[in-house]
Amino acid sequence: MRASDRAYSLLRSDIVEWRLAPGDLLAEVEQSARLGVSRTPLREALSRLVAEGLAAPAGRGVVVSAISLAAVTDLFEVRLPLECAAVRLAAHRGDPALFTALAEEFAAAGRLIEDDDGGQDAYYALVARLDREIDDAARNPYLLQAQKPIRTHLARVRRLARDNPRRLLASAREHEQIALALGAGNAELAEASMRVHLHNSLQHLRSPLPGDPDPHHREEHHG
Amino acid sequence: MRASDRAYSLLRSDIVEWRLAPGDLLAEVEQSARLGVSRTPLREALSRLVAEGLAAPAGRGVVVSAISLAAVTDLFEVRLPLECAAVRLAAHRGDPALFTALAEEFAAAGRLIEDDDGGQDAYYALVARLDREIDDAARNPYLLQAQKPIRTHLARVRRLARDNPRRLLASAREHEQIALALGAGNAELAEASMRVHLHNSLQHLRSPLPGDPDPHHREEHHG
DNA sequence: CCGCGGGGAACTGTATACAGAACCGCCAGG
DNA sequence: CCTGGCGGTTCTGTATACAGTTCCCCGCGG
Repeated sequence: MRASDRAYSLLRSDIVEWRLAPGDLLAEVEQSARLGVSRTPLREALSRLVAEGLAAPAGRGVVVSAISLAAVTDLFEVRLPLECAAVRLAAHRGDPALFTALAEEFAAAGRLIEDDDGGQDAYYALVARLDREIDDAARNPYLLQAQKPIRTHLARVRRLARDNPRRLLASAREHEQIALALGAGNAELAEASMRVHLHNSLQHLRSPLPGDPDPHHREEHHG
Repeated sequence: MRASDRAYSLLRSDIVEWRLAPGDLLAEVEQSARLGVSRTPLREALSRLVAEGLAAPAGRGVVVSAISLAAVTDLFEVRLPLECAAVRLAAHRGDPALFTALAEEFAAAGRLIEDDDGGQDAYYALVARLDREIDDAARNPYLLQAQKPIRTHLARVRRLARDNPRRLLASAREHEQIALALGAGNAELAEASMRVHLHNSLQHLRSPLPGDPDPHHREEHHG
């Protein structure tokens, strides 16, 4: 693997998983030393991050781009039409049997969620599989290109809101409904199900947790 | 201006305006010599082009990415929901007076189009102004980020289909209708007008040349 | 005549050296 | 005490040197 790829992957995960906070300066010499690569491949990694929106030029050098729960609304304003378009296309072009099988998996996903922590990862993997199958079925590279940055940013804010089993169970039912509609080749129903799911997802993300109303805005000084 | 910016701009326009054809190899030494920059900034320009989808890695090095009229349908499948979302947001958040003024300019745009070739450029500039105002009014950076690559690819295929005055006049009326709806703050009507416009645009792009890759050929068999 | 292997050339990937520019802090003046 | 200019320092932007790899071409053998 190329050094620039390693640098990109490491920096990307550092940003998405909040080890690097918004506003943190990504200095070339510092990061290249930390990641064990030279400045040239690190610069390529940085330009990729900037193109993706995870970093932004700020004066001299680039910083981790700002994001907050306030941006979630903006993100969903774009995500909604894109995902709806995706499921409409998938309903017309996809293989119904495939989605029917996925729907059954979602119907049985309650066991995964109520499991201990390992099961939740399995559920997230299931969701990712459905997303991938929708992408494949939609068969439109430009749609993918448009969705990719949106999903990246969403992965970033999702870390702010801890999913609880209650929400995950509801999410599983919503995904099951989407998969069922796709299995039936019903584009209208698939889009409606997606709208329901995205509405509930957004509402869940925006509802602050009691006792921790502003988790993304705390400023901790390193000791 | 930085050397990497110059290299990026030059390569980008070379690709969009078909001076570099799909499949052409973008060799680092060759291009850096041609553009008068060193390999380091040229590499940054190349990675930006790859991120944008205008170039793609191919074996050793990168090549100009393939595109064709077949891709227009895919592009519009993504463009339609994005532009509809944009005008809906703009109708709610934008300044009505601004769009009303633009609508009047479109109503008077017939003179521009029937002018000799210089006027057509002025008309294209007017369209670009409306796009910009919609972007500003939508006030959503992620929507912009999703639309940018789509518009880039569209600019590339648009060069395949030469607009004729007849289509431009119809286009002006459609844009006027969109601007009017935005001036009235009518999101539903704005979206409907946008759908009409995109439908006609797609139909125009797909109609003229099933097997006529050379834009210099006349296609006036219909009179 | 065709296939295969080796050598060479050229290209990419990486590291590093150098120059220009921006930021920070200090000092002097009001 | 505040402010403005100035110098030092450090960083980015760029160029270039070097190494590894891959591709191509030529020659040799079947």
